[in-house]
Amino acid sequence: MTNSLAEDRRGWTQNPEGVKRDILAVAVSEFAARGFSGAKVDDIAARTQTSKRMIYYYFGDKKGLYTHALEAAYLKVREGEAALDLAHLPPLEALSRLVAFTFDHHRENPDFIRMVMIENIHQAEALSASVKIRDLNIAAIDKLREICERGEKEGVFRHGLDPVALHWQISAASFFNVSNRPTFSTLFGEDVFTDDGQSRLRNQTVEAILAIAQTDVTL
Amino acid sequence: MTNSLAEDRRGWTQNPEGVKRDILAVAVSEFAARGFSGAKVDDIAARTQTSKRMIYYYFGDKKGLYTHALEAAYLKVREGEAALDLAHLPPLEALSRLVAFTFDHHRENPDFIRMVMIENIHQAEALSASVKIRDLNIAAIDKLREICERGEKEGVFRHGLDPVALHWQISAASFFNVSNRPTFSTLFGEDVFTDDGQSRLRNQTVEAILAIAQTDVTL
DNA sequence: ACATAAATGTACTGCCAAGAACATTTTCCT
DNA sequence: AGGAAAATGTTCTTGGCAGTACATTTATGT
Repeated sequence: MTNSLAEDRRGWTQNPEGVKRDILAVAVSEFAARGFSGAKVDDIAARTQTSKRMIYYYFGDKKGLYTHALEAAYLKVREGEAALDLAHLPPLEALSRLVAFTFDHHRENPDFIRMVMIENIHQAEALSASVKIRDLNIAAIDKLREICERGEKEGVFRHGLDPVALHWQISAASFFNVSNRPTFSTLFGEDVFTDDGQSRLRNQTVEAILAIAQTDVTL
Repeated sequence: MTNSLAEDRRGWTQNPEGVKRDILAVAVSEFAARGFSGAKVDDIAARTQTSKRMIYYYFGDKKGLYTHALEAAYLKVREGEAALDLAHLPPLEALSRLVAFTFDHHRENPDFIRMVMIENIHQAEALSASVKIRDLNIAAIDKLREICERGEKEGVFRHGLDPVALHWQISAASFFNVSNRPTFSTLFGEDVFTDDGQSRLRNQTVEAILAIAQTDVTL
C-alpha cells in the first residue's frame, strides 16, 4: 500500500522519436489555435506527455518549435493529397475531381489552414526558410500542370492557361471557406456552412473553375 | 537661450477626438501587422502623439482597444464601398463592376484584410460582440441582392441564385489575394502579384463569377 | 471667479512566460 | 563492466509588458 502508483514514476524509458512526434502534434494544435505569440510553451508542454525541458532540448526555442510544427502540418496535408490519382482521367473530369477534392481536403484540415493563416500574418518568414516545404508544393502544382497540358492538347481547355493562376483560384475558394468561416458566419449566417450549403458551394466552385479552364465558346 | 524648445512642453491643449483618432489609426496598423498578442500597447503608444495613459483612459484595456480598432477598420473600408453606384447599370455590367471593384478595393486595404484574418484566428470573438459592424455588412450584401433580383427578373441570371453564396465567391477571391500573398508568392513566385498578373487574375475572377451567375445555356 | 469634471503627465507594480542552470537517469559502445 | 553520450527531471532567473496609482493641468458651467 505504501508502494503507490506514483512510485512507478522513478525510472522511465527513452523514446526520442515518440517524444518529438508528441510535442509536434500538440504544438501544431496550439499554434493553430492561438497564433505564435498567443501560444505558450508552458501550455504546449502541459498538453504533452513530456516536459518543457524536452521542447527546448529538441527544438531550441519557441521559434524552432513553430517552424517544425509548420513543416509537420504541411507534410501531413500534402501526404493526404498524394493519394489522389488523376492521370488516368480525361482532363475535364480530372480537374473537377481535383477541385472537389481540394475543397473537402481543406475542410478536413483546419489546423493546417490556420497554420498558414498565421504564417501569412508573419509574412511567411518561417516558410521562406524551409526548403522542405517548398519542394512539397512544387510537387503539388505539377499535378495540375499535367492536367492543363493534356486539356490544351485535347482542345477542351483554352490555350495559354496558367496552372499557377488556376491553382490560385482553387486555393482561394477552398482556403477562404475554412479560414474565414468565423467572421463570415457571424456576419451572414451559418447557412453556407451546413452540409447542404457546403455541397452547393463546392459545386459552384467546380463550375467556376471549369468555366475559367474551358475553351471559351462565346468568343 | 535658457528658454529652450523643451520649455514649451509645459502646457498643452486638449483634443479628445483627435487623440482617439490618432490612437485608433496606430492601433489598426499595429494589430494588423502583429496580431492581438503580438502587438504591444507600449509600441502602439510610442507611435502615437499621446501616451499609454490615454489608451487606457479611452479604451479601458488592450481588448477594448482592439475591438475599437476592428470597428474603425470595418467602417473605413465599407465607407469606401458606399461610393460605388451600380443601381443604374444592367445586371451583368453591375456584377462585373462589383467584382472588379471588390478585387481592387481589398488590395488597397491590406490592413483591413489583416484585421479580419486576426479576427478569424480568434473565432470572431470581438466581431460577434459588435452590433455596429454587423449592420455595416448587412448593407453591403443588400447591394448584391438587388443586382441578383434584377438579373433574375430580366432572365440573364439563373433562378434561385443565392446572393450570400455569390458574395462568398467574390470575397474568397478578393480576400485570399491579399491575405495569402506572403505564402503564395513564397511557394509559387511573384508572377501573379505583378500588375499584369493581378489584372489577369481580376479578369479571371470576374469571368468565374459571371459564369456562376449567368443562365446556364448548356443545360 | 471658482468649483468640478475632463483630459493628460509620470512613475510604478506585479505577474507571466521564455529560456537557462544544474542534476539525474538511460542507453550504447567496446 | 564501465565510461561516454543521449535523454529526461527539477528548479530558478529575468525581462517584458499589461495595467495601476498618484499627481497635475485644462476646460466648463453657473
